[in-house]
Amino acid sequence: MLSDATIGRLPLYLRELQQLQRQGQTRVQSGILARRLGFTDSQVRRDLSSFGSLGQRGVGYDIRGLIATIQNTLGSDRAWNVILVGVGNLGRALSGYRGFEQQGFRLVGAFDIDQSKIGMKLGQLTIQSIDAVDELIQRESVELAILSVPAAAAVQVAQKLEIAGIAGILNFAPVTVNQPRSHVTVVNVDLAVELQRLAYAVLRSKE
Amino acid sequence: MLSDATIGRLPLYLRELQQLQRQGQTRVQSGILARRLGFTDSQVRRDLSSFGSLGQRGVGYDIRGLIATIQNTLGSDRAWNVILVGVGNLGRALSGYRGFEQQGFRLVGAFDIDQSKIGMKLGQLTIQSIDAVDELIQRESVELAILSVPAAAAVQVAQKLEIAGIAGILNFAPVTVNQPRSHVTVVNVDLAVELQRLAYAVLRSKE
DNA sequence: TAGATTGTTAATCGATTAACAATC
DNA sequence: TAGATTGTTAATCGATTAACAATC
Repeated sequence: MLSDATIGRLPLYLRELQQLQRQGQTRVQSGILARRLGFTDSQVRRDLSSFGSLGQRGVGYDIRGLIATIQNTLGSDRAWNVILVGVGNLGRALSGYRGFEQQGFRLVGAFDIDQSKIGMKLGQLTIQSIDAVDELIQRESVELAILSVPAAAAVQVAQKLEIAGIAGILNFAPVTVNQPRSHVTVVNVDLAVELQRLAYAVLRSKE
Repeated sequence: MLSDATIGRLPLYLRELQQLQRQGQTRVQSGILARRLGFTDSQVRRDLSSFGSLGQRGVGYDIRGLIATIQNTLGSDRAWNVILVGVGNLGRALSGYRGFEQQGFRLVGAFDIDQSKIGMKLGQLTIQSIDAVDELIQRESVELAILSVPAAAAVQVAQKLEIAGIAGILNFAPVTVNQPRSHVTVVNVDLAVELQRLAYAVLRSKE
């Protein structure tokens, strides 16, 4: 019922709606959301109409209702337990990233292979050995992992997480960690890839 | 000639090809690349055929030639000067990210508003006041900026960068920084959005 | 009522895929 | 030659858009 393309945009609608709500707004129109996100108003209406009739003709959409519906769809209305695997520079930065907990993601563990890091504090958490990851995943019903280990270790660690029963991996390593017959869902964020996409777009815009 | 969808995949082909090359391979087939990236072999051939005939029927593609062609297309065969704007936790991690310079991106400046950070070292660089950004952009012909300032400051800083003549922004702030009639190209990486997309996918896979 | 904006249609546009002739 | 794999076609699938009747 919701297309893949629509789903990809839902978190962005949610973000803008929450921002409007913080600014004290209670209603919004498709054209406003479209302008803020760089979409067409047609697309916004089509996306939002996937949920049924949430708007009022001549008036617009109730922000509170929209937020509730999108959060419910995305699963952002509940808490998710998340672990961090790989406490390098990037991992450390991600562990302190405010945006995660604001959207219901709770960091409940941090893991590394490096013996010298184990036992050190990372915010409220104590960095544990990667060998202890199975136990925590089971005990805390952890469903999501943020993977920020070096590329060379990523595939192996991802396999370990899968065996331990993780359901989803946000992968920052610049390698494909999905295994062919795997049940784990993976979303990849490759920072160098994004910068290359930007460079290409800049190159083209100059022609 | 190259579709948007193809362009989005080029950096991923490049990444896998470089990895295969490091492993000593000189040739690759569409099916191999497809399996490694989770695409269909049909899609790989269609994407690569956009460049003309680079493969040999019955044999496959020459890795070196493919890399050269893709790098040339993406502009990865030349150096890009990049500045970092916003030296918080995330900015610091990004400044040390190896993947950037490996793909031809050279960090030539780091900027912040926080007076207490100005003058401090960040690797080889000295953190400068955001007020000095115009001068460096001009002097070093900086085309790309990595923007990792707090959401509340992002739009304003992005405008400043635009006026200073930056061509592209890799935006990590969870807000839309594109201005309607702007000439700046923006690629957004919203970490919370990616985690929400993952959570949604996990939710659906359990049904 | 008059003005505004949604929800939805129908057309268009773009991307993916299976299949296979071409050819190494 | 026989086997393998590309390049390309044609069909299908999915996403976007303009337009406007419905309706607040």
